[in-house]
Amino acid sequence: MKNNYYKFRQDIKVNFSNVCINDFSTLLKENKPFSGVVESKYGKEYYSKRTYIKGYPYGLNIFINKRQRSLYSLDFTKSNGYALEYENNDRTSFEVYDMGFLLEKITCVEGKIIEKEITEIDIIETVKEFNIKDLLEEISVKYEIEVDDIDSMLGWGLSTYKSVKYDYKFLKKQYWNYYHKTNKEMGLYKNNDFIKYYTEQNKLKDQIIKGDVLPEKIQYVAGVDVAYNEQEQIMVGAIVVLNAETLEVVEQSSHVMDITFPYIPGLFSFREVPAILEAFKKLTMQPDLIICDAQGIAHPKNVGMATHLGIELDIPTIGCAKKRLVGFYEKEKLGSNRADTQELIWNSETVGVALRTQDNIKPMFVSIGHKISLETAIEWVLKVSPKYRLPETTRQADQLVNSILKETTDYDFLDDNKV
DNA sequence: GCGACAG
DNA sequence: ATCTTGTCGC
Repeated sequence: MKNNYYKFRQDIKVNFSNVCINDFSTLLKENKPFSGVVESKYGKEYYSKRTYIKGYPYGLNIFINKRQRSLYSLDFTKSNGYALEYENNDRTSFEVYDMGFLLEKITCVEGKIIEKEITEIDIIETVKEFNIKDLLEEISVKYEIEVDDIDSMLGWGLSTYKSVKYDYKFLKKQYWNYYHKTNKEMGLYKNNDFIKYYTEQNKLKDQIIKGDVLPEKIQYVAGVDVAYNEQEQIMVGAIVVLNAETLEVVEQSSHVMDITFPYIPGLFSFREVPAILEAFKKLTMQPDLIICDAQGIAHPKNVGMATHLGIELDIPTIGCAKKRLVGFYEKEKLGSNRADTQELIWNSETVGVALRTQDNIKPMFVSIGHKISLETAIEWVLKVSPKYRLPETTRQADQLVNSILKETTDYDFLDDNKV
């Protein structure tokens, strides 16, 4: 087990010199624009500390819960905020500072605000374009954190940019490119290492059966899913079998194992299939059909995860993914009602469809996996998605893996003795 | 050369 | 996939 992942988080040096303020959130809501530092503890669930300027989260955010510690910065550079709480007879005062300025002063008597001063400051300037590599360097120096370690924190720090008017998609894209570039440089993506998997895909491709080879009556439909704990390098694979008529869970099984393969678009099945196969072995019954939360033949080599799994188990499978991997469809022509479809074309072939499983809901991407026709696949996806965008099979499998992952996580960041 | 890229 | 606060609309 790798330890260095958390270590730097415990040693983080942050410029906050604030006095702890508990339950500041009510104050925050009533007195916008609020500027200052909020520190919150919700029982033993989580702990967080974050700077606000004029009601916007800004600067540093530290977050700790049982499963992880994280630190991110909304502008990556400037943050030196703190707040003071002091008592004078029956009066309680809060003084809030950031970057050396008094931003806000609030005086309360018995919990009621009797005085409020807000310093007018300009909205923080935002930088729209920058080189992400330079940025990482800058954070690394400033907070004495290794560039490699910052990487993992940025993963979701970037998503909070939308709250401070950044072009979040642009940043996310930049981050993604940076991430894969470094992985390549680190030798993680050496093509040579993966040639054998690409050739294996060629063999799998020849075995795909594209028509209906189904039992006369499909009694049991299964869903599969995998969840990850990157920190512990563990993954949980699960399979949940449902009654095809009632959609009630009939049987479920799971398997916890080490992560052995990185996520690479195109080689996704080699990451997830092993865990699912192990879970499958523990079943006492055999499902007639499996619906995967991934692509089937709508894949650069026509061997998405659903197809790979179907061939491996020799069971009919459907690929039902939330996002497109390859192929194009005519977006404007796709109707907005349940069961509306548009063909997904890739290399002049129809590899699947964009299918709405509910009215006015983003489409799912359905493709055949193995031993089934596209028409039958669409029928079944609609049948198992009576209420929600995602098939009931996927939802059940998703729930199962996540609950098991929680049970499996045995450390507790909120309890110093356990870490 | 760069962008896109299932979970 | 993974992490979560706050806001808004039906």
